[in-house]
Amino acid sequence: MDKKVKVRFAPSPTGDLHVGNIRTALFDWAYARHTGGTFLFRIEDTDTTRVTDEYIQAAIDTLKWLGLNWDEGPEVGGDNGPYLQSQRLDIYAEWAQKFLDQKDAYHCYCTPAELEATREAQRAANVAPGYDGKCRNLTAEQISAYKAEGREAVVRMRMPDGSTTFIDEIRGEVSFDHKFVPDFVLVRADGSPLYTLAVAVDDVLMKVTHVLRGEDLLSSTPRQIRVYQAMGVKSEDYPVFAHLPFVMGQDNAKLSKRNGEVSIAWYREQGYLPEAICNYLALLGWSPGDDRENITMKELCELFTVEKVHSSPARFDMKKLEAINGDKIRALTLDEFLKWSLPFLTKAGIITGTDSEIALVKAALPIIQERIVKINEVPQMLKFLFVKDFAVEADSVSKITDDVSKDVLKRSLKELEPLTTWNHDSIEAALRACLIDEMGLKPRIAFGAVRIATTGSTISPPLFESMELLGKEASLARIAAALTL
RNA sequence: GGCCCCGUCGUCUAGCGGCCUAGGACUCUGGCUUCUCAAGCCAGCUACGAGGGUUCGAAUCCCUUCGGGGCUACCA
Repeated sequence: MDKKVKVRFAPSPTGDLHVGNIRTALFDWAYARHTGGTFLFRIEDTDTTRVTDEYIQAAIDTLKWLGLNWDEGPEVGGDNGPYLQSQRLDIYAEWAQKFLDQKDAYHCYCTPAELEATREAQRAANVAPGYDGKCRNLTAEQISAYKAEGREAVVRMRMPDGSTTFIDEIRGEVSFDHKFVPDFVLVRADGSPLYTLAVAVDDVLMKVTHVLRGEDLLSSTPRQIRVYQAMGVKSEDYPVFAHLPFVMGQDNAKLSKRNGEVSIAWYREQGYLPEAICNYLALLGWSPGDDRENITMKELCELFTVEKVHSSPARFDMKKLEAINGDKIRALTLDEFLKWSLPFLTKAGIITGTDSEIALVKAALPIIQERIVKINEVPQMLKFLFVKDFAVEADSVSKITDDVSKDVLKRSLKELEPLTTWNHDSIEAALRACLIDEMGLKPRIAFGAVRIATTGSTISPPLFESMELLGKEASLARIAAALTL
């Protein structure tokens, strides 16, 4: 098979895209990039009761934010559009009519209530549930009788006897006996198409060569193949199927709001980097085969193959995502780190965005880069440099009101005041000389008091660097103020 | 219930008949380093679901069983 690979990601945006969807999108994208093929993005919005324009737009934005760029699809266009199924209704109607003409499909006049009743009976009788084929061979009289009753018909695909066998690239040969694949509906009574029709028609028309999707769709594959057959597609032209394992929640339940946040928008707000999310998600159900874990998007494209994809489901682990996010943050250049941090700082009201503020942020970023795991920790870390009405944290006040602390602060003030050069080296030299050498205090005791006085907290970035950034005037003022507590 | 998929440390995984007294990563625990917090380094804990085969030899192959999941819609 030497035709060019075309992979598609075709979500049905009935809500915000979640980590499971994104993992699928990531694998689709990585496979397309790995093979030098095309990545097609299609919106499956045939279920108009559940899909909204907002969710569609959110899906587009999420993919863009993650850097999963597509070659064909919404906004970028392509030769096989439109890429919203709601804009392709006439195409599906045409094919449905063709199937009807070919007798591959037929009108079914059964009402939902009747179908429900037969299902109930089947279940009670302990036989495989499914459409019983009642309307398969209706006579003209029966049809007009139903119509006279005012019944609306759906279009149902005729599933011939036999079985469907296909090779799943991840699971191997999979076979379904048609006894368990009942005739299925292609078109609703209102004339709108169903997934089973639209997905197959589009994959053929859009010349998709590889279908990498969630394993929940595994058992719908025989139906999809049935549509290919009715369309006259030769079996050698069927796309290759690969059903990806699920991404599960902390317990073994499916991912949901209940266990861990699932919406990508949430991760974005929390300060996770797209590259970290993709890196972590790539490790869920796939591995490069060696011990490498921290990989770039570029490396993922180079390394990704379907053969290395697992067949078993993976549990989502927030802790590991955080660890990877921390690694990615540490790997950021200063300018990148600044770019990611600024929005969080302004949103938190720490800075307004003036040049001098940004310059100070940029100077301070290096000392916190290895201390945070998520970008949303930046405001809290740098807050002490910008607050107008500085105050020591309530919990820490009592730690600097004892005699030893008072001495430390008094002495520090005295030693620091005459300093003409204000940088972390001069500050450290001065403080060490008086507090450690002369007073004989333990560094953690002595510097701890100064830390609380100047940064307001027992936890802060490195003390001397922090004081350098704070400036001499503010540092001394804070120490003096602490003495009055 | 039926059909289908899946089953290695707590979690993600390496492993594709001998290199496995099962390796790596995250988490956790202890230690080193240290101005706090981190980062870094070192050490430790913990796994082939169970039972049968096949084989000189099985985490790797086969069967059964148990467990988990998906589907069973005029959802996708």
